[in-house]
Amino acid sequence: MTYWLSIVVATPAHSSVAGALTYASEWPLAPGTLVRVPLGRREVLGVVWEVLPDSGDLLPAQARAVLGALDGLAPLSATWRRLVAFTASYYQRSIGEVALAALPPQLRALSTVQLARRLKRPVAAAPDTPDTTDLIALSPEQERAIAEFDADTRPALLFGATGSGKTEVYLRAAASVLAQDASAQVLVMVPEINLTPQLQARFEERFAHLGKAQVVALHSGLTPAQRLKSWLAAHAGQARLVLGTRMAIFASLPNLRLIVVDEEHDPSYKQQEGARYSARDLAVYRAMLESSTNSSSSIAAPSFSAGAAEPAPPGRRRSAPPGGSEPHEVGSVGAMSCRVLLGSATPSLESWQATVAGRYQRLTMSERIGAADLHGSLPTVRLVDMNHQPKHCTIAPPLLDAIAQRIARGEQSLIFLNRRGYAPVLACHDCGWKSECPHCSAFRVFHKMDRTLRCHHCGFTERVPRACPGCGNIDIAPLGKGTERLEEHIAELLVGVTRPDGSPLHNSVRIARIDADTTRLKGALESQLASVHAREVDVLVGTQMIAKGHDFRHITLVAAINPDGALFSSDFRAPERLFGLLMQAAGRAGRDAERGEASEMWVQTFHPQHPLFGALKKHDYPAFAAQELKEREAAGMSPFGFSALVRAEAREQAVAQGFLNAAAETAQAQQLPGAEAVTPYPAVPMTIQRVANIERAQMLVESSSRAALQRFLAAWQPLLHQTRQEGDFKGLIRWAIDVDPLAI
DNA sequence: AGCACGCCGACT
DNA sequence: GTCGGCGTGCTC
Repeated sequence: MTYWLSIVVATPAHSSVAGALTYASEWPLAPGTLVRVPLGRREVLGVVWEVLPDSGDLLPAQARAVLGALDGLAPLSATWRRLVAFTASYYQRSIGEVALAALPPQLRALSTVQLARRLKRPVAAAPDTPDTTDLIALSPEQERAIAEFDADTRPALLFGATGSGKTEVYLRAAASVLAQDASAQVLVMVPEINLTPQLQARFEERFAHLGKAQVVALHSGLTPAQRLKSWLAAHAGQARLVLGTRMAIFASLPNLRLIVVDEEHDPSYKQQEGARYSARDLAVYRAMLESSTNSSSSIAAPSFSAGAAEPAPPGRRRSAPPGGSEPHEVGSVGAMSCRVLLGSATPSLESWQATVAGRYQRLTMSERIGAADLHGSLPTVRLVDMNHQPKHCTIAPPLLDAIAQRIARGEQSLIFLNRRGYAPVLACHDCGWKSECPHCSAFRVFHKMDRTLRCHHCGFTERVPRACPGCGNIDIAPLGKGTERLEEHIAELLVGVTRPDGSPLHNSVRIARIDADTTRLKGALESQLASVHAREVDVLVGTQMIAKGHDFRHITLVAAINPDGALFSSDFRAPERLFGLLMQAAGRAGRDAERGEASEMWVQTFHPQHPLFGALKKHDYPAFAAQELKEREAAGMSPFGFSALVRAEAREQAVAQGFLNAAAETAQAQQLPGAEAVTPYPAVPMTIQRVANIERAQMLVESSSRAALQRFLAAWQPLLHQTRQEGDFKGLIRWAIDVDPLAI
């Protein structure tokens, strides 16, 4: 007997085979089964999505036969498929693209024979050894946070100051879930695994009693084989705790009971290519899906992209759509709940607003562990009004003085500048030549280390010319300062300052720099951090990468040299990011409680009256959030309004814009569903208009209704495709929709 | 997206 | 004379 199956394969949403494809099979394979199918002259991996009653509008002869099932693997659960279907629909991609991208790449390459061998390999199921962890006593705030978390069912936002012990709360929440149910699984998400080795170590140590196979990592830094191994362990239910980056939100976890999202405000949770999903938003959605009692309802896959189904917005709880039941499901054993715990010292305004509105539970921990009182332990914030400092000085004299004092006392300072390289531009004073990148609309950055001009956008690198390429003048000079030059500059300024303990010969100030250039080599970051910890460094200069996650015990001064750019940026999220960064940076200072009192955070600014700095001075995130949310509400921006960007790339800027405008006009003319509540703006060049000789344009689409925006985008997608095919847009390379973009 | 087929420039 | 550029077209 022949069965008809709709199977999803990796095809983009705007191709002519965007939906699921119909294949013939001798066996009635269950939805979720991984199969190998022929596609064109290739053989690809697919996921069975539905069992069809007949071959539909396809002639039976046109359907090709399934080549085989990966039958060592249990089918992917209905919940997993619903997560994938929702993601595809919400972010305007095809189900196949999302589904296949969510699977480990090795799985796509593996033959059935190899896979069978893999699956047979006995998993070192080390029996649980008793949990002998010596637990430290919790602070009253931690106790209360855990008690409140246990007493609620909403998504929770743990709003905890740096050093208040958020990690311990995650650990306890995870431990409690794992102890209650011997099959329960926990997913812990972190922004970037290499920046949080301390967190990873703490989880591994705490759950060491589970045995190695039960605590696995899932991120892009793993080798393909390791990634497959972790994925299989999670899928089989053997892994009890999965620690991963944003990709881990799609891990197959049949008994998922808790999702932790650490540093939930971090922009790296938003995927920036392919399906541009927010792993944080999907975590909230997934927890809701996993909690639904009838988690085995089926999905009407093909109709999804046509806008028939209206997905619930992430971050808004709503009951799952009803559906029939399916046999052979992994982990669909009746009513189970799955909680989600987001954590941050400076939450995203989206999550914060959700707690204000009561959709999320807010858990507050404001005290630093071991600190007597709040303000005694947080560094004093000093604003330096650069209007009253010598013109063109990089480091104000009072700040320099404060740094020198720390050095004399044998303490460390940390100086931030979000610009790597020596100078952002190299220029000729005679003819006005500047180090523009020939391929991008950006300047190439002068790197003194290797005497190169490097484009940070396309990577184009050349040796620094001896003389001005424009006029031959020898006198070409760097403009502005990057970390490299700052390091040099500080060294000059601090000549003569001595440490208390140095011998006369080795007494000069020791300056280190940490940025993407000094940490390129594997292990370089670790060794540099180690030398800071070992107090072999007096002044540490670096980009924002040093603000994240590292505990520096002996740093008592943190300074931001030039943060003003973000205050008046066209990117509406820039102030939020700046505030988060400065708070995080401030948290680097004085984590050593004894020195807490003397710790200082210096901020150089031309706008000391800006409310952002006022809130920073008081370490008052809620005040900052209230202020910022008021502005966002007035402007109808996220989280009060919703937006999407359509980006187009072409040889010519006019073509990219022309395409977007033409597609918008067609949408207006056709009165697309949702259009009455949606505002499309004219296409504009992107901030960096040209990268690697490709012109980029974007069109903003706004709505006060997420549902209307969703309906509109779903109906617009085929029109965009059609516009491209029918219109005259020679040189148009590609286009893509970014829903809930981070920056506009 | 892959991977074809299909027509025009600089090399073995 | 070919190798190879990327422009269109197709995949159940």
